Formats: sequence, structure tokens, C-alpha cells
Amino acid sequence: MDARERRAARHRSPAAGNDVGSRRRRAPITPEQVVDAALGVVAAEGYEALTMRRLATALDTGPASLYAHVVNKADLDELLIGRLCAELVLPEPDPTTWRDQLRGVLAQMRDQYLRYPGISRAGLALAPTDREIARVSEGVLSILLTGGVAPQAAAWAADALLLYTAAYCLEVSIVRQRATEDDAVWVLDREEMRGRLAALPAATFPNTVRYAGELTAGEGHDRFDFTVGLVLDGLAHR
Amino acid sequence: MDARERRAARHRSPAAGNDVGSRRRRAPITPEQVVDAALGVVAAEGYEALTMRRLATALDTGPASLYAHVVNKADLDELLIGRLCAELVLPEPDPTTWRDQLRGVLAQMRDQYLRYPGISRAGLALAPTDREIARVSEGVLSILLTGGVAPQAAAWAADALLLYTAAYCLEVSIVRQRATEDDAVWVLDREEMRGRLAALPAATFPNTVRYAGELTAGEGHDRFDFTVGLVLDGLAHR
DNA sequence: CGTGGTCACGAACACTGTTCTAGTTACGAA
DNA sequence: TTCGTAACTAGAACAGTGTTCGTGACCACG
Repeated sequence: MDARERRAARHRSPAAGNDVGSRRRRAPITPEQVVDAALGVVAAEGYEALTMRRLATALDTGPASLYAHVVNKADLDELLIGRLCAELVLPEPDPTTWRDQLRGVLAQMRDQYLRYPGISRAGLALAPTDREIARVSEGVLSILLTGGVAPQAAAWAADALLLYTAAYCLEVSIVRQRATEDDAVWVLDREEMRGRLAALPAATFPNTVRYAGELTAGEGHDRFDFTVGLVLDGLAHR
Repeated sequence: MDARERRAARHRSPAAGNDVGSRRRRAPITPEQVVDAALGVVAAEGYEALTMRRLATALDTGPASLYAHVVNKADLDELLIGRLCAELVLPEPDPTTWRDQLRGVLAQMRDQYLRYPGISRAGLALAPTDREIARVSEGVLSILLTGGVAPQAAAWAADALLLYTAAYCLEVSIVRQRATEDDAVWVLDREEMRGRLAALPAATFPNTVRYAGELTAGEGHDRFDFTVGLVLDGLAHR
């Protein structure tokens, strides 16, 4: 809009743009806005809270309007995961630092998933057809190949690592969500979980009882890092 | 029933035992029957088809009746996964064959999950509070410890392996389900998938295009076995 | 026999994703 | 400028989901 149009808009009555009977908004919603709003809802309320109605409310529109922009909910899922993947910064693979590079990309993926609690469930349900998802796969594969991993092992390891990342994040999201719920039955922080494991009958669960501490140990993403490390160690000796 | 009662029953009119107004069955449904029927539905139609109504139909009862036996759907999920785990045969850990033992337990878990397509999604959503789930965890942990893996590494590796198994099975279930759907958009067998990868722009996806074959390679559970092997190799060098 | 507990069932509720229909607006062509 | 069409929006409705509530029937026990 040029300055004249902007001024004309300011001089319009305030209600003019919000006519109750209006069937068209000033500016149509864009798919990008749909994705933005959806991610906003997921970030604030978790993936399970993302219903078409919830999303429509966030966009100040009706749920039926969303179908002008997304095919269905599965399509929306794909757009969401694609957006997450698009935001990952993939390094130029370097044969001297490829391990750290790999850890970095996986950590980014992990953190994206965790920024949007529960969304990795959508990631687990996708066939890898989205271009951005393929970009991340390409990035992981490239790092592994640059690191000297054989093509077949690199291909399968990339698959396994991305799969594990999604599953890990789903589990973390669920545990965190449970921690925020008021239902005391499920409030199991680490000490409580450790206590539960330690209280199992030792005759049936000797090692679980003995190593309850180790089973519940780990700060931050120790488990995640450990598993990635295992895979890297495994690859190093193939 | 003694012989006299059986004869009296046979002489009753056929409708007598099926009184329309009857609010109680001959023999009440048991939780075991609920789980059996639920697993039957999942095996035949997939996890997503398992609704309370579908289950109630399979049991020739009403959906509300199910709540006399299970707390809610999440509780049912837990019972189902518990049943799957209860059927796993855990070996007496042997320090000379622990690797094969571990592969065997994970393969059983994998196969149970795949026998009931999509059910591993329920497994991913559970807090590990069920006794049978804990039994399997104990079994995996024991094998690793017997194999000389340090307790902390064993604890975290057990966690990672079970998580990966569930995720792997979820993905396989989804791919298989898609293969059975008539919607041609999603019918991507291996050759088609390979073709799609190979058709990506080589400038953006050089390695994906070059190694489309490797990315789509693998028979049966090659990928699964590869990943478990990676973890074992990683553990061997810690 | 009376009572309490358990099971089963129907109706209803609140919610989900989605389709269908109709209204409105924007845009391009005549 | 007018008209037609495409695109967008919104409400109603549909079919489905998990679950609750109230009630009836049955069974076991005192």
C-alpha cells in the first residue's frame, strides 16, 4: 500500500474491517500463518491440544476455513514437521569434526521436537516425502559419509538416529507433560521413580532394584548423548 | 451344572437365555477377555481401529460396560502392552551368549509389536509402571550386565534399545498400513521409494540421490538388526 | 428375604476431524 | 463499469471418539 492508501485505511471506520457478516478477512490467511499458529499452540499447550478448532481459534477463524489451506490434519502435521526441519542449520560436513557435527544436528532436531512438546509423534507418523525432512536426512547422511562411514551403514545409521531422536523426544515430552499434571498418581520425579524401582521385589527384579540409581540417573540429555555416542562408537568399529 | 440342569437348559425356549431385557450376561466379561478381544481387533485391523465401541462390539456388549473392567483407554493400553510383555520368554543370561540373547529378546519384543500393528505407539506412551513391562526391562538389563556391561551403560542402553524397538515397529507398522491402503498417492514400495529419492535434485540432495539404493535397502529386519548391532559394538568398546 | 455390590446398558455429553452449503470478496476479462 | 469466477470464510451438520450418569438386573451374603 502506498501512503495514500494507508491514510485512507486509517480514516475508515474501525468497524468497517470487522463487519460481522463478512465472509472474507482483510487479508486471507496464508499457509505460513496456519503453520505459525499451529506451532504456537503446540509450544504453549502441547501437540495433543492442537485440534482444528483450537487452531482456528488461534487464527480467529472457523475450523472449516483451515481446509482451504491444508488438506487435512495429517497434511498439517507434515507442514509442521517440515517447518521444524527447515529451521535446522546443517553444517558443511568436515572429516575432522563430523562427530560433533552429527551430535549438533541431532541436538538441533531434538531441541526442535522438545520445543513443541509431543510433536515428534507426528514426525514418527510421516512417510519421508517432505522436502525439508529429506534435507535433514541428506545432511545427516552427508556428515556420516564425510566421516568415512560406508554408504550402507551411513544410510541405515541416519535412519536409526533420526528415528531414535523422535522416539526419545516423544518419551521426554510425555514424562514432562505428566510432571505438569495435577494427578498425583503420575507425579513421578526422579527420586520417586527411583524409589519405585527400588521397592520392586528383589527376588523378581534383582538388577532393577540394585541399579535403580543408574536406571534413573542422568541430567539433561545424558541418555540421548549416550545413545548417540554408542552409535558413533559402533560405527567407528565397522 | 449337573446333568439335570443341563437338560433343563436344553428344554428351555431358545430365546430364554437371550432375554432382550437382560442386563447381565451368563458369565460376566473378565479383564482377560477384554484384553484378548482388544488384541484380536488390533491384530486384525490395527491399533487405530481399536475404539471402545469396536472393542465392545467384539465382546458383544456396550462400550459403557467396558468401564467396569478398565479405568479408561489409557489403562487398556497399559493392559495390552503388559500382555505383550508377559508373553516374552526371557532367557537365563549367559555370559557367553548374551549378545544373541539380547538380540533374541529384542526380536521377540519387535515381533510382538508387529503382530499387533501400530500398538507400539501405546508402548511409547507408557510410563514404565506395569509389572510385566518392568520384567522385560529387568530381563534386558540382566543380559547386558551378565555380558559385562557397566551398570550405568547397561541401564541406559536397555532404555535406548527398548525405545528404539518401539519406534522402529511404529514406523514399520505405518509403512505396512500405507501399503495396504488403496490411495495410490501413498503406495510407495521400495522401488518406488528408491525412484523418488533418486529423482530429487542432485544439486541439493547429492548423497541421497547417489545412495538411493542404500537408503532403501534391506530385507526383513535388516535395519533393526543393524541398529542393535551398532549398539552392541558401541558397548563392546566402552 | 433384604441389601449391597457388581455388571451391563442406554442415553447423553463433550469433543474430534471433516464435509457441505452458502455468503462474501477480490480479481480479471469484456 | 459490469459480470463471472475463483478463492476464502463460516455455520451447520455429519460421523465418529472416549466417557459419564442413571438405572436395571443379577448375584452373593447375612
